[in-house]
Amino acid sequence: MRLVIARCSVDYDGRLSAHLPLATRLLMVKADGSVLVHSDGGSYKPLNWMTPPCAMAELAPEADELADGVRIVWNVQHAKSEDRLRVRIHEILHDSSHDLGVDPGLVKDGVEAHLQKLLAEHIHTLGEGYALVRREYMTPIGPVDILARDGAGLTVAVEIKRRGEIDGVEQLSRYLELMNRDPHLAPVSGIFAAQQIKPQARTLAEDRGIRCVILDYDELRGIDNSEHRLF
Amino acid sequence: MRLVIARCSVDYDGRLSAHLPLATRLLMVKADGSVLVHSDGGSYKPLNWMTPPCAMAELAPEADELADGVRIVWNVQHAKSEDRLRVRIHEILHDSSHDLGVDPGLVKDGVEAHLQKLLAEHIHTLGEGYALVRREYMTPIGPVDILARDGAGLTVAVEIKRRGEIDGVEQLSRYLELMNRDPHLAPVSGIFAAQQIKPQARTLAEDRGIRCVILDYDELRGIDNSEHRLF
DNA sequence: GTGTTAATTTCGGCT
DNA sequence: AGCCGAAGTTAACAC
Repeated sequence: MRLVIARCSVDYDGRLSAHLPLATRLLMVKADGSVLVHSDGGSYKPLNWMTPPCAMAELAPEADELADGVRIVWNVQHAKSEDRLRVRIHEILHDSSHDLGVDPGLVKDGVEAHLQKLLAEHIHTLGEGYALVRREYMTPIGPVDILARDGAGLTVAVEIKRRGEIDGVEQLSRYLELMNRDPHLAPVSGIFAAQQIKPQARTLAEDRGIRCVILDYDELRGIDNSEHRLF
Repeated sequence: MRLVIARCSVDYDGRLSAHLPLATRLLMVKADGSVLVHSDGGSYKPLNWMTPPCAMAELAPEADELADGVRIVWNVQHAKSEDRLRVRIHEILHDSSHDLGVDPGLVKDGVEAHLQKLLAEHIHTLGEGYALVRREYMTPIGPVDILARDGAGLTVAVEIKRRGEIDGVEQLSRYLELMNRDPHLAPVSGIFAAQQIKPQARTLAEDRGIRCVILDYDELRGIDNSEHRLF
């Protein structure tokens, strides 16, 4: 990884055109050739960048660029598209290279897939007599997170979100509308299950007869643990 | 901005839990206190990060950490939530600070707004006799991208996307439902126009009687050019 | 501030 | 390889 602090202007041309006026920035060149242009604020997103696969060439500035004070030009060309990033460097304030090696990668825990797995394993938390039919039940417009049967044996479609918002209710509504056209499944009721449900989403869901359930991740894991302790 | 190359392990706890095993990485501390952990590959997204507002404290390692080889611990605490990032540093290979100043910011050109402008200028690409009524036609639930009349003089609402996905169809459906309640406008038909339309979005749109149109940005610009050449 | 929508989204999973 | 949906989405903009 090469780190350069430089006064520079940057132009991107590809899916859109973008321009950065002359200022001091961090230029990061990664081992795969990708380039990131960072300012000293904002968030984790660079001001400009080029994704791999791409190649960077250091060019001498044109006469007019030279007159403007440009000393070096980085031309970063994407390998599979016309996307191009040009960095016009006026002054280099720092330049260092470092061998980082390959990163072993990130381990995540607590995403939607976990919630789905846990709820499927503890489907009774939805109510007395609930039974799992299938996870990721396929329909022509996408998979229903969990299909179950309630205590009366009626079909229930469960949509799981970490954060329950309106689009999740819309998603479940589409599934319900479709599934209720199928005489083998109908009547199908809906449950919107999330760690947190926004008031507007709850209102919309309940207006459509969809039950809202708050999922407690630690509690679901806790139930898991206590059951394991029984054996 | 402070740049540190270090052998470190990283743990994030907040909206989820994530762990990075010991490896050499770039640690970037921005002027606003935010911290980014980058590897030497991947894309512009850091492996881990903390968004501002947050504060970073350098701590001495605990006894067990010290025994594991940890020399410094960075504790990065978000100011408004329980989100916490812990960087356990085993070895610092590079450490430098740089004054970048405030960035003047990015200028963009060529996004969805341009597609809308181009289609409005070439509304006839939707069909014989089409006429533009208005761009950004306001409704109580938001603006319709383009309102037009077809060859028969009937009202048409056009939703424009770069990538046509299901949520775009939902958006247009809401507008259509609302507008069709207005006797001055009804009947209003819908067109879902995008550079690319996902099969599921197309299925849903056509199921609701919404016509799908693929927009070719270069062709729209090309038509523009050829018309200019006529004058 | 809250809510909505776009993004050079990126990322992972599955077909 | 393409398609689809989630993301610690982030970021811009309207209300």
